[in-house]
Amino acid sequence: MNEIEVFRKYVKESGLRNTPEREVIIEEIFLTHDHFDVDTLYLCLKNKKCSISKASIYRTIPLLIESGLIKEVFFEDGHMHYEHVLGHEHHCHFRCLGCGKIIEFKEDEVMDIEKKCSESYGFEVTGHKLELFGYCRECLKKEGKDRKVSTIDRVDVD
Amino acid sequence: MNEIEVFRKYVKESGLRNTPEREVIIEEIFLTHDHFDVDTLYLCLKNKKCSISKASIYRTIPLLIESGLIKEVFFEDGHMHYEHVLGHEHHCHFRCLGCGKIIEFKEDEVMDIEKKCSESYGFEVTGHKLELFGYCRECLKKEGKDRKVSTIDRVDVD
DNA sequence: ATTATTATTGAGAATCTATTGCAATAATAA
DNA sequence: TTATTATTGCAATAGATTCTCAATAATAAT
Repeated sequence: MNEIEVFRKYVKESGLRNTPEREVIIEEIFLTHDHFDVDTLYLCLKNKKCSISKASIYRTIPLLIESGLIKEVFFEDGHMHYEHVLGHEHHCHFRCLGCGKIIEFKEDEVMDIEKKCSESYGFEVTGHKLELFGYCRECLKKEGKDRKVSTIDRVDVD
Repeated sequence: MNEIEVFRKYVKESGLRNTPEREVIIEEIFLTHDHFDVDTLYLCLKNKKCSISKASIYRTIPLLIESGLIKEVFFEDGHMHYEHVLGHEHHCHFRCLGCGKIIEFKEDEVMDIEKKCSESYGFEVTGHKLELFGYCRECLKKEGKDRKVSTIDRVDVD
């Protein structure tokens, strides 16, 4: 099943209605593997002349999350950022505090943590969000120039 | 060093000025180990008659993050939530999708992931944010009653 | 101590994100 | 084909955060 078929199935099972607007949104989101936010998605569609109101985009987002097509990845610059899940292998995010760049990387060990957490605490873990932050190779080279490091890196707690 | 001393040091080194308002904010935050958000902090201080304007709280938050005293933990209900770091042992968060409850739990394995990431990709990792989500023991008991589960739990990708 | 400099404060205005009300439209079922 | 009602777009609204600006107060200099 591709993303459109998944959504049609979800819509039918939930007693909702499918619309061309929603399919246009889904198609746009799945064009790339990049993160997106509501505003860029809106502008992107506007430029392509398949303009869709922001209200409709905002109303569609929860449906896409609910149907498992997309997920929230991080909140930045005052708004949420999303990425599509279907067809996009699971990964974590590394955020460079120097240049702001987001780098995806694979990591299977989190599954172990999920499992351990399930067993130790009796939770049913259905997903996770892991973000590492620090400085990327490029910013480390510039060393201290553009690097904004907290003056207090380590604090002695008595 | 306690939180006030850490902040005074940070302020001095950054060429800023310390104020009684900022120290009141810090003291309030460090009174408990709970998560907090700007609005509850504001109301809390207001009730204690040490009222401080929201603008000042908003302006102080980035300084507290920068000085390593607090960190963002999650964005929920339309605003950011924070917790203090100094004196609060590192931990991860489990969010129950059934009742919305946040549960803290200890997990050391993430450090291994940090290390592996540093070595494989040449990053300098300074921190992380791990959030697991799913259903807590209580919600699992109620099984399917209040549980809001996506209709599509697993999707066959061809 | 006193004075000068300028960061900080508080109040409210402004901005930005996200949600909602409503009339018109259009997707589904009958 | 018709009836029902979810969805759309627009505008109004709510809520969070930032900004403006005059008054205040923390530090440095004298």
